[in-house]
Amino acid sequence: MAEFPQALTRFPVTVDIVALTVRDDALNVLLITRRIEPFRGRLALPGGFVLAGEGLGEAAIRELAEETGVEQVPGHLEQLQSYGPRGRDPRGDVLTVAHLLLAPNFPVLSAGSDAEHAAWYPVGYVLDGDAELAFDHARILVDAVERARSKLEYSPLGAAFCGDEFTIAQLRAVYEAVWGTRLDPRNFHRKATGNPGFLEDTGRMTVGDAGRPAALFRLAAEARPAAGEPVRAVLNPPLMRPYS
Amino acid sequence: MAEFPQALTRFPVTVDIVALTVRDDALNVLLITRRIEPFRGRLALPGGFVLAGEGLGEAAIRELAEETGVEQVPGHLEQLQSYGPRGRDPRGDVLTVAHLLLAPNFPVLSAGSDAEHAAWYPVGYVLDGDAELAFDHARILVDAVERARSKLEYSPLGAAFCGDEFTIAQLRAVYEAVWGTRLDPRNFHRKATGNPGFLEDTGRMTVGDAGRPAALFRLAAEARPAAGEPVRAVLNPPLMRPYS
DNA sequence: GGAATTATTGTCAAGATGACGATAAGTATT
DNA sequence: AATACTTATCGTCATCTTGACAATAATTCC
Repeated sequence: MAEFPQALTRFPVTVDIVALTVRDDALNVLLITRRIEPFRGRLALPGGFVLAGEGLGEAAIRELAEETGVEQVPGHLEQLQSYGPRGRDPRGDVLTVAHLLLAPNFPVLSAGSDAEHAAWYPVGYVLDGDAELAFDHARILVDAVERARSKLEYSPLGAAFCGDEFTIAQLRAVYEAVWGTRLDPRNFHRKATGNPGFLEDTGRMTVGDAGRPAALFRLAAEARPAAGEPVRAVLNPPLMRPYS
Repeated sequence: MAEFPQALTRFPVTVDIVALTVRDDALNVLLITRRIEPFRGRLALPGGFVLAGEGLGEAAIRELAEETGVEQVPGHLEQLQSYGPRGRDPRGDVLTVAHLLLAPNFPVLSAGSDAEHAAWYPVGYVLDGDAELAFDHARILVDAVERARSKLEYSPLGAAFCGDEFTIAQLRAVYEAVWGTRLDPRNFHRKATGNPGFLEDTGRMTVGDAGRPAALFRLAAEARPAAGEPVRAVLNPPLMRPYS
């Protein structure tokens, strides 16, 4: 019976989740306030240690549910990148597998005072302001935002920020918030609705809003996550961000 | 002094490297023949355990050097994705951080009979043939090839498969091998040379080959890997593979 | 020297893009 | 109810990009 070599180094492994959403036309990230050392009192990405017999995705979902108090976390989860194990944590070597969640704006339960408090923070405020994140989480956040930006170009996952049904204007607001640019409503409308395999008209319309009612769309069937199946989540042609 | 919790689960962590190159107009992958259980005798990706105090990239480079007998492995190395820790290895939970190397066709030293033998294998043969890879390495290889394919669209890294200087035709052969399609030489030439920040004319020409001599190019300065700096490796406009 | 081979420059129609005008269909205001 | 306002949607047009393919250039091969 084959066994691992005795002298084998083993590492604690964590998952960290960069959960992004769009609130008030700005990109927001879910952060917790750390209640324990190290970095006690600092803002940090939600996450935690991977348990024995757990997969990476499972661990990410479990941690996210635990720290937000939300049972079924909505949105699209994917692996981002791994960092470490060296020089990330003053307690020693730790490998972390960062994940990216693109989610609609879901409410986070305010946990009691003894638990870690999770809340949405504008990404611009977090990165530019003086709210220094714990560990190497600022770097992870930067990588995650860049990944999200390019995901919007090449995949239909911008829709993951919206609910099940959304208007073209809502989708455009997502693109504008994530890319940090303004987009021409007419050209965006043409490209989004004209892209085969991206959107599907529900036939229904918004009611009660100001202005002309808008048609409600959902992700096209081929772009929707199927159970177990890997989504062929490719936008063709891509919706490129303006390059100046 | 903060310490890790006592009950913390620790995992062995490995790096696996999918080293790709183009040989005889076909995409090839570097594989070793395993000399130990489990999967003794099977083909597998090069890789091995991350040692204490080692970073992920360092470990990947060290393993690659050890298993190929090449001191300075050429090409572009980047992290691919992590897999695990559950259900990958009959010996128990192992997390692996897969890496992708895009390299020119470098010769692999044939190791002695007691060491693991590394060699290039055509990807098509490996995935379609009955050479079943060890562990979950077939899946990792599939992911790596897909990553390489899209890298060629959005980044100048196709040049990583060539040497320092290369002709447009050599670069095109890389694209054709990786994408598995034929490309029109004239249109490819126009797009490659017309892309700002991609190629730089060396002023020199090939000699001795059949046909008209070709101009030699190298990666443009802004696309070349600088020491320590992250390369702004983005191709604008992208060189999209034909979509049928 | 002529044939074969490969590189490179053009041409042209079709498709995609960015800027912006015009119209449609609601709500808010008077 | 009429008017103003707001937002959605459709259209136009010049420009850029793309794919298909003709033509020419500069070598080696025979």
